Amino acid sequence: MASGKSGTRHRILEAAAEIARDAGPGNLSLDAVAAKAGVSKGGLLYHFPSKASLMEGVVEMFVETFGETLAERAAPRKDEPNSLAETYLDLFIEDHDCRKPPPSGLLAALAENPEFLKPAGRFERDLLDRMKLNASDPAMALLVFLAVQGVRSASLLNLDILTDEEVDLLVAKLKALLAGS
Amino acid sequence: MASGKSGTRHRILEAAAEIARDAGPGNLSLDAVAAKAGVSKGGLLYHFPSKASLMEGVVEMFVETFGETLAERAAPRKDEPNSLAETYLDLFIEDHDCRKPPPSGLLAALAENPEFLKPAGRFERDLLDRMKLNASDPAMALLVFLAVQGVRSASLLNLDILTDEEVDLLVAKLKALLAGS
DNA sequence: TCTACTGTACCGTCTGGACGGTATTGTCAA
DNA sequence: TTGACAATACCGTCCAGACGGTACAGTAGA
Repeated sequence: MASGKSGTRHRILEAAAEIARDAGPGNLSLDAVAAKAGVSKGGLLYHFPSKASLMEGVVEMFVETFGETLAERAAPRKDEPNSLAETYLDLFIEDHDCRKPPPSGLLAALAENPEFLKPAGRFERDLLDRMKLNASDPAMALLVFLAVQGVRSASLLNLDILTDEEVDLLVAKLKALLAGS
Repeated sequence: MASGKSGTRHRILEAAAEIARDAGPGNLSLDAVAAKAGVSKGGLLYHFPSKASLMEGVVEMFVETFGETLAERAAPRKDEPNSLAETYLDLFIEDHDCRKPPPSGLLAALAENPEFLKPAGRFERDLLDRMKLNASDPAMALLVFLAVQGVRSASLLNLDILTDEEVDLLVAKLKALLAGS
């Protein structure tokens, strides 16, 4: 229950994401994850007693890390209108700029069983609700949320459709629209 | 049964998409597809000599059907500014309204091997280029493209995040912005 | 001594795919 | 008109191998 990170646990999760990205989310096997993480299979099963619990861990990691950084960043301006949408945009640009790998583990979880993604879905839904409440125009919050979702889905699916210039253009346009709403 | 040449083939592709949606893209097996399509495994392998070729077929179907309908619809207004983006939006609403199932087969292809999605990526990239050229404001074309992508990714991932009202709100906002650009 | 592993051996299930067989229809020279 | 052959569209079976998971004995460090 305690989310005390044991180092190895985190390495296993990262390895799972990496394999999902390179070999396809359907080819994620316990053996491969253990090898990539530099852990024996027994060791892997010590931390995650089943493949299902590995997938739960993957989704949990995504929700926690993203949720926490966003909450931290948004806190100081939380009463200012549109601040959540703007922070969301900022965080998105940063992740994009430092070429953070997409959370491919989510796809692996989906590949295993669509149900595993539900906590992530609840998290996103909750985030969208808060963005709408904080926005001067709820439609703009929707737009920001979905446009970012669009870019992220493309990179999640390994379709590098957009150039860096296009991402910059998109963000500039969204910020201008937010400011003018 | 003297079925047309493409009848069985098409049924197999649909069955594959359905299984990918219900059981998860990683659990798509030839046996399951054959059973769902009402075809023996040997029969399946007659049409698609390997699992890889099944996945190619799935991606091909997506690109062709979507590309063709969009081209047909957009043709009559092709010199009018923003017509492509607007047609794209219209097509999106229609698909959404009649609850067309998402192209889950794409995820199955991705689960098998990330390379399989590349043709789809090229198609989307090409579409985006044409939308930008046809738009009075390229940034708006980007926005429309990505917002729609965002909604579709959510339904693709089986996260039914958005309500119908939100989708309507989004489309209305995008149309208003397009008209005013 | 407990925690956090490693390493090896093993089991039942499922999977892709190869293969051989079958029924129907089409083609075409004799 | 017929008989020979070929192509199409499947069916049913079989198998090597990969997979998730179990079991358990061992070990280095705190």
